[in-house]
Order: sequence, then structure tokens, then C-alpha cells
Amino acid sequence: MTTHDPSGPAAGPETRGRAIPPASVARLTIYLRALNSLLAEGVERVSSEELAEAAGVKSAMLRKDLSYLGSYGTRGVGYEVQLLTRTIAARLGLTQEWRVAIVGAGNLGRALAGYSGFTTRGFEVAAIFDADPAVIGSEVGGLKVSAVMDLEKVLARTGVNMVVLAVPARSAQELCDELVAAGVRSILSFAPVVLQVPPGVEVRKVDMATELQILAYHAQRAQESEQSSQSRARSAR
Amino acid sequence: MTTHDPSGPAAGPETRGRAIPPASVARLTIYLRALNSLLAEGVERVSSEELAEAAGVKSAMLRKDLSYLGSYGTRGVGYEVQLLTRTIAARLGLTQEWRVAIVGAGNLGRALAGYSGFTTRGFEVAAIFDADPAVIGSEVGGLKVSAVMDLEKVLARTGVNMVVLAVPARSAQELCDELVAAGVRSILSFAPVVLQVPPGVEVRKVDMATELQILAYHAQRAQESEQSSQSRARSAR
DNA sequence: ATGTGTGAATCGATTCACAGCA
DNA sequence: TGCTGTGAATCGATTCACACAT
Repeated sequence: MTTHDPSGPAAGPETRGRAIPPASVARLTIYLRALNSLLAEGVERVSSEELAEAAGVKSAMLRKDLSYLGSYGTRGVGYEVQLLTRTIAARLGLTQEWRVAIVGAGNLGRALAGYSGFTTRGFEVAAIFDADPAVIGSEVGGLKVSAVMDLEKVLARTGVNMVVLAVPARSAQELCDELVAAGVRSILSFAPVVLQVPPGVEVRKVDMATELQILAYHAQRAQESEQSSQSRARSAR
Repeated sequence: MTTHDPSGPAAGPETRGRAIPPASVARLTIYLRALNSLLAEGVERVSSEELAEAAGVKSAMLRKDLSYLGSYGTRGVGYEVQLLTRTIAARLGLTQEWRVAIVGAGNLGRALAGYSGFTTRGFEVAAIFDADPAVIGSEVGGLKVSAVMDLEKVLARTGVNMVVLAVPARSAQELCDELVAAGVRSILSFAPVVLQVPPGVEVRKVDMATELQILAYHAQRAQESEQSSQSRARSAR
């Protein structure tokens, strides 16, 4: 699904901290969100039970996830909200600011440029690109749209280190190649295609069509078992 | 992450076909996309090796995934593209048309309403809702925006059986409750919150902030191991 | 000869259950 | 006493490797 680097070429024993299992990393972001809410409400301590409830997981799993960070709770008491928040944020790499470029200023790209969720926590949208001359130079979300032809130059100037790819499927692989050539190593793609990238480049995918199809699968099964229980009921009388 | 129904209350031995493991269901949608490309190119047969390559997985995994559907390949030959395409589509529930409502006509909701990826295969956007009186009644993607107050009525009239929730985090749970009350059992949420739903309702989440944070985690690790290998090189001379 | 279908082996993720500490 | 931290047990997902069909 994503390209990772189990213990990359340059990863020696010096690498700070063991790697956290991928499934745990994904959940840590959820805990972080819940903790931020608690922080906003002025709550100072949580138990694993309470936090797990808010995150929709079992408390044993939450404790195991947190144990990969070290030991930050107090037995018999719980976790300090502030300390835990900072610890997770630091471990996820959210103490540094990430500069994001959006490639593709169509419907989706423009919606993303205006999405406060990015800016809210440590992700600064620093550039937006399009290939269409009619769009280049126009303003979107307070940024002037740059030409994809100037990709490398503008990325370097704006200090971008992460890219959101919001272009049609047919141009996604080509642009992805250009991004990689320009030195980008973290890509979040909304294009419904499997992107081929060299090792060392991390790609994550958000795929609405896939998600709807998965929903369809479950909905169909629910229909079927409903029908079969109805026919069972019918033949039983 | 999602609500499933391991072998639901009504699921008896009559349920057509065994359940497909969740991880396989997700990949079947990817295979389907690759197969549709092959179909468009006029290719008639594929081997598991070729299709796996296109989907970015190992061939053994592809064969195991397909084996949950039954036996549709020919030993020594491969799979017929057309037959396999139809088989997967049928099993995923894509032979019936799904009618989708978009709840939330903000930036994201409007972008989604105009997204061809929905309409392209079996998902018809049948309604779009918003709570803002200034937006209600305006036209988005060829549809008049309905009031969320009329949710139940409009959903029933338009025959919607699947909802995309594109509203701010703070109103997501409340709207989700209303959707469930109105009989919706399949929800794709873009809101960055954990939605609580009763059993029998399937929620899937698309979460851009989480994805970016996961990228940040890996990018930070890559930075760290780069730095440690540099300092190792320095101290070695 | 070739490539599918699948048991057996492996690997990772989740849950259990309890020892240990405040 | 109460709740964390974690080995051990379980469960699911992936990979291996080969028997079998064409």
C-alpha cells in the first residue's frame, strides 16, 4: 500500500527509537486528536479506558500503542493529557513545520487549499500548481497558482517537503515522476491509480471510489442476509 | 475502524458466499480498476503475475484474493479479463446502482459533487444537503441543495442508500445520528472525528490530516537516519 | 511447460490476563 | 486499591512452495 523502508539502507543502530508498528502510528494520530479535545476542555488526566473510548478502540490496545513511545503513564492514576499530547506529537514528527504543495488546482485541489484542517496543525500550504495556462497565475486560497513546468524551481524556493497530488488519474504517474525527480519524498495522492515510486519515497493514497465500493460490498451482504432471513421466515410459516 | 457484523444476527448458513477478508475486499477494488484499464486496451487475458504487478502486490496474494471468489482462472493460462471483471464487480455489489447523497455543500462537498469518479462506476449522486440557508436552494453539480431539516423526506424521495458526510468536525456526530435515524446504513465520512454508530451501520473514514501525519512520521524517521549516518561518516574519518 | 489454487509456514496485529507500581 | 505496562495467547493477513489442471 505504501512504500516503506523496513530498516533502510542508512538506518543503523543509532536511529532514535524503535520503529512503531504501522497500525499503531495510524491510531496515534487519532489519540492525538482526542487529546487535543481534552486539552481544550481543560481536562488534565485521562485513563486508558476513557481515551480508548473516545478513540473507538479497546483500552488494552491503546496501552500497547502508547507503550511503543515509552512509559508516560502513572499506574493507578492514568496519563497527564499535556505530557501525552506532546510526547505523541514529537514522536509523529509534528514539532517541526511541514511545508505542503498542492499539485492540481481543479475542484479538489481548490477545496483542499481552502481546507482549514491542513493549516490547523503544523501543515502549511506553501504552493499550488496546475498545468492549465488558464488557471496559472490566478489566486486560490491566498496563493498564486504556479505552473507545473516550474515545479522544481518553486518547490525549492518555497521549501516544500510534502506534496498533495490532486490531479486526474491519467496524469498522476507522470507528475509523480516529476515530483520524485524534484526531490519530493512524501506524497499524498488522491488519484485513483497505483503509483510506482522508487524506494525511499513514501506514497499514501486517499481513494474515495475504493471506499464507496467497500461500503457497497457490505451493504450488499446486509441486503442478502436480510432477504435470506425473510425467505426463511416465509417458508417457516 | 469500521463497524462490521462478523456473522450478523440475521446471517445464517443461507448467506450467499463466505465473507471475504476485509484486506482482500480493499484490494479487489484495485484489481477491478486495473482490469478496467486492460479491458479498455482490448487485452483479453492476464496472468496473476501481470495483474499483480499493475496492482502493486505480490502474485501469490492476488491469487489468494481471487480464490475467495471461487475458481475463475485457467491453470497454465491465466484469467479472462472480461469474466474476472464481471465476477469481481458482482461480488462487490457493483451490479446494482447505488444512490449517494452528499451532506455538506462547503468546499469539499461541492468538489465531491463535481467529481466524475463517483458517477463513473455505479454511484449516482442523487441529493446534496446543507444547513446554511444561504446555500440551500442554490445549484451544485446540477442538483439543487436541500435543507438538512428535510433529510429524511428527501432521502426517501430520492432513494438514497449511501451517504458521503462532508461537514465540519463539530457537526459530524449530530448529522451522523440523524442519518442513522433516517435509515442510512452506509456512511463515508470526511470529518476528522470518530463517529459513534449503532451496530449494523457501516462507517468508513477518509482522513487527510491523519494521512499527512503518517507521512510526517516516516519523513522524520528518514531525516533522523540520514543525520545519524552523516554523523557516523564524520566521526569515521 | 506453464501458471493457477491452496495447504502449511510465517509474520504482524489484537486481545487476554496479570504482575508490578503508585 | 486502581490502573498501567507487558508477556503470552490468539487471531488474521501475507508469503512460500508445490500439487494439479490444461
